[in-house]
Amino acid sequence: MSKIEITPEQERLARFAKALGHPTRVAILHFLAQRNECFFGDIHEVLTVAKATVSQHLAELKEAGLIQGTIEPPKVKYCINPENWEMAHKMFGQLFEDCCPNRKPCDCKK
Amino acid sequence: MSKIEITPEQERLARFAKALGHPTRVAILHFLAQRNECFFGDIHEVLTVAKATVSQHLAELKEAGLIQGTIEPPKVKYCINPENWEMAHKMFGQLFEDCCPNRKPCDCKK
DNA sequence: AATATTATTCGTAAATTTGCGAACAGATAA
DNA sequence: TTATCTGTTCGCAAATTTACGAATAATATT
Repeated sequence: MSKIEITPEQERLARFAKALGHPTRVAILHFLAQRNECFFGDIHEVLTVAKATVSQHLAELKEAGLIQGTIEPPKVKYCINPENWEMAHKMFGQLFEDCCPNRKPCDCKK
Repeated sequence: MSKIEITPEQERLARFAKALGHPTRVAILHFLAQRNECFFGDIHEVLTVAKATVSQHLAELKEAGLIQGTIEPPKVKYCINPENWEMAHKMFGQLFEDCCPNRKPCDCKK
């Protein structure tokens, strides 16, 4: 009868994961990682979606804390948010540490 | 003008991430990790959501390949899917390797 | 002042997600 | 057979996500 609480850490992890939960956003992050930093136009240029949609995806990543942007009129420069990305790294690392390690095989089937 | 392709790996990573993108599902995975394996009822018992909703979340995790279930009448036993979890571990590891490493600070602001 | 460039916001539509109670199915127990 | 236990599926509603073109804002250029 004792319920488990969903922790703030779990909320945060889910927030990060949700932002990573779309192929286009994963592609954007890979692109940003290669370039270190670049403008909205550079990102939009290599994707096959409308700029309004790119802008939405970037806003999503920004709200989740995975990237950051600066206005350099008339352009906007984006890059990875290093602090939060490090935090995400640790949190996912912990998750995989909790869920992976030398697990004795269970007999559940697929 | 050269567009980037979204790779199957990016699709797969996003699929995993999407499944991790809800606090309840993260909590379920943590719970499953502690127990190694357990029944639907054990999971439902500790959560504050209706069983139909728990069932949905489990189905989502299963479709993403993160867990697996076996029917043991009249119960259903769930556990982590070790192979896919390992795959997810590697793919997220690669992502953080790509996006984190000793990145020279950019001058984007939050 | 008028125009061009850049990216966000608005308005809208379609699809998906989340959540629940009720109905259901499968197997066991009375 | 009837009842009980377990978990999924159904049907529904509300909220969110995804995507786009058009309109807008902010700045630089002519």
